[in-house]
Amino acid sequence: MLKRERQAYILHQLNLHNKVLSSRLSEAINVSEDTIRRDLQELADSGRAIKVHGGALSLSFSEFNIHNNNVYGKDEKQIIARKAISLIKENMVVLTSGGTTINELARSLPRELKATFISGSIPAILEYSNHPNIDVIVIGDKISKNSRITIGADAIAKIKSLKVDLCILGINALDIEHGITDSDWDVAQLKKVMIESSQKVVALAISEKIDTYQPIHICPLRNIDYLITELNPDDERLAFYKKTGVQLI
Amino acid sequence: MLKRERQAYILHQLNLHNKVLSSRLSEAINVSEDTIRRDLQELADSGRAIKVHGGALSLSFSEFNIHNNNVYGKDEKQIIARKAISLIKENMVVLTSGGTTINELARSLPRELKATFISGSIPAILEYSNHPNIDVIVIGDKISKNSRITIGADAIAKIKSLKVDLCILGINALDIEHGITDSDWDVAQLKKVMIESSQKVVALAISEKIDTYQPIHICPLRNIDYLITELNPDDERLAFYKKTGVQLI
DNA sequence: CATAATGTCGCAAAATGTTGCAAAAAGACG
DNA sequence: CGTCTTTTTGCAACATTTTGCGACATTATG
Repeated sequence: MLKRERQAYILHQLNLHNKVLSSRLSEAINVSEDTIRRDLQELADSGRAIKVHGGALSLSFSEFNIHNNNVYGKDEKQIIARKAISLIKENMVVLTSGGTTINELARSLPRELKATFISGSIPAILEYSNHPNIDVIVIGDKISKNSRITIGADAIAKIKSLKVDLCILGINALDIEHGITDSDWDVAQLKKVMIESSQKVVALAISEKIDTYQPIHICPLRNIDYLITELNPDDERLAFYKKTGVQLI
Repeated sequence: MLKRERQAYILHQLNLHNKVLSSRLSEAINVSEDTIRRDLQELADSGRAIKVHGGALSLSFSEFNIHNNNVYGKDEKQIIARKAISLIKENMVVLTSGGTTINELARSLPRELKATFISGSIPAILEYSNHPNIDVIVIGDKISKNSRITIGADAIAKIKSLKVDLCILGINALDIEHGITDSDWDVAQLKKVMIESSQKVVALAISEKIDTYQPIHICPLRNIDYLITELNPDDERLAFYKKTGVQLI
């Protein structure tokens, strides 16, 4: 990878995540951390990034604009996104729901990954379609203003006609008794059919959603193949879920 | 391989991959790296590539280009967008194509306007869905990376099933003899059915697209109800079009 | 304050660039 | 056709840039 190209990549990552870690960049681009540091130094010198111990921050951090467009719990969601990405193999067809965790996943997809992503989430589609090697298929229908995903009979019918390799759901609530639940009826309907249309189902949830529930039922825990949180799979808060046979990551 | 031929090949590779390595090119074309370097130097001097240590990058890497998100001919497009908006009445159902002119339109929609917009253009959908009073319906299908709109049989079938009040098309080329034409086959198919599915058709074009044509035929001028350019409707460059019965705005 | 993670510095190896030059190729012209 | 000029190309010597490594300093964190 050329130096200029690398720096452009770093800037791109900075725009997406507002922060980069030297360690992770060095892994991703496959150069030594020294090189990354020198790049960050140059970017900092030319005023395009703010260098800090361990990596760099986007310029938006320098300003006192704490009007943060930061998604709540962003770090946790990045951890979850990385774990989820490890399940996606070359040339898979992946169906994804909406939500900020999914957006984080979309932003974090490695450049080299070749796959097909199907979604009705506008922000996710945007990220997918910026990716050089990913084919994107859009589920059409009316956009729900709250969730910024397409909902309705057409969307449901379309999803029903699919049978994809992997379904990745950002979920709102789960507990042992009720399984996976949600607060939005339309979204719940969609998630139900998404689960039916997939070989394997991955549920993404930050730990604070564990042991909570919402009024609308989506599915029991046994319909989920993988549960991903930011916690270590051996964490005691997940002990009950381990017994249900869901694979924790 | 001749010099000219070689440079054309290099540019082609640049467009394809956004980067070239001197080493690879020298292998591929079977000339010394010196020669490649001289070629890259010339391409850089004439502003067709960005030379960096180890090879060259496509112009899209240039900071300048990225920094100003200036769309080409932005001012003209804003004028066109304003004129087009004047045709949209309360509670209309509007079908729009893709393209930068349409994006400008989407950005410029007045806050109070209540209407339903149907589109397969990702950037346009994004703008529409930010709007407080607009219902958005997404045409689903596979995303074409070039044009960032959904294309394919599903999209066409969906559009065929509609009958909307207004269709607003950003167009690539029009002249008296060929009518409206385009360079992308898939996009042209979509535009054809969009025209059929609408009561009234509006064509948007900056003046430099007037009296030009592209290989793929979309429709004759008589299928268009309104033609909007940044020019005054009485401008002499539009005189011929006036006679065809198209309403100029 | 101890420990691990990160950063800095100088250095050397490898890759890439530059320059001047001469041979080959192509073109110009009587 | 032969001679001259110009352009193009590759080579060799030398300069520069880039990169990773190791020794040592600094910072973060519990």
